[in-house]
Amino acid sequence: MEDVTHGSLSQPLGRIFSRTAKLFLKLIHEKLGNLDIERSYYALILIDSGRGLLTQKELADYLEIDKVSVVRIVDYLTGKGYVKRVINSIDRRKYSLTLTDKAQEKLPEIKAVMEEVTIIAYEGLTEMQKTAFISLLDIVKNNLSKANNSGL
Amino acid sequence: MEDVTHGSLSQPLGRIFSRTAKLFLKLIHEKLGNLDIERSYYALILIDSGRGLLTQKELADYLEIDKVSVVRIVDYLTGKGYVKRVINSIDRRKYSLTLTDKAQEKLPEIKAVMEEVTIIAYEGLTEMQKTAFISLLDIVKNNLSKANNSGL
DNA sequence: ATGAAATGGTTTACATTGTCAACTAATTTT
DNA sequence: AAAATTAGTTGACAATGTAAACCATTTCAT
Repeated sequence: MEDVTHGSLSQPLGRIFSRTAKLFLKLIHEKLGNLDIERSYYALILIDSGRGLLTQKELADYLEIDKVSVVRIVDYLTGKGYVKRVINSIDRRKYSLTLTDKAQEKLPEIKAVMEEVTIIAYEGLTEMQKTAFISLLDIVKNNLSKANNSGL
Repeated sequence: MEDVTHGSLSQPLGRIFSRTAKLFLKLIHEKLGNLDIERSYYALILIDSGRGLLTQKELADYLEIDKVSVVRIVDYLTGKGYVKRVINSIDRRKYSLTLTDKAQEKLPEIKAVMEEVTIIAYEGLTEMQKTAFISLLDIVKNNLSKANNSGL
């Protein structure tokens, strides 16, 4: 049959992005196979950066996901003993999310693997190309983001 | 709290990719809101390009997805009256996928919207930047693809 | 030519993810 | 104080990924 792909890269952009995302996440998951959690690594990093002050709402904003999904992530991470919900004494609707000691222990490895996989992704690119790619990707994402909102 | 994102773009690559993919697909879906299908647009295009010869296995390869998912997609598209399974007379295990007249009618619009959204995504980029971005994205994808396979 | 292995496709099952609606409790607005 | 908003939870449903078991057909090895 005709070569519908016209080379390796004329799949629609959306497909390439989602495929690449999956490859990225799969590689991280693989390299962290020794851990007893299999997802929500980046949520852990954000919670750590929050220094015990991050709420679920804020986590949802950072991750650009729904609050329902955040509940599930936090349930998962608390179930695995990585995160604790601490009621915010000032606003008692909120939780302050904090990492357990166990999570603190594993965090360096998680961060290292994420950096490692990022380096793998950029292999063969010069520093300039890498910078260019990041800024172009940012533009593309913002273009799509704007178009989505304005279309409402 | 500390700015854990260090600017708009230091979320992990995987997250940016998957988020951008979602924005892309959502926009396409929105612009094709008048159709009676809500997904699998690209599968239709591939089936069309196959000129009545594409099998489910080949579709799975092009889409880089599992054959089970292909069954679901083809079930969906035949259910909506867009695709027909025609038994391949040479190898009777296979189906040749063909578009119905209805699908042929709608195809131009689908293609146009996909191009339109791609143009939106690249808005503000010079032709050179666009070319650079596509080739860098290809490199990144291949890097991750290789790393995944070699890690087995 | 026959039995074994491989291939194309289907079905069932289960986990994850996104989304929506309804809800509680607490806080802010007026 | 009542009304509206906010943070978080719960339940439900659809979409998607993945794995295993299975049929029918075809190809391979002897």
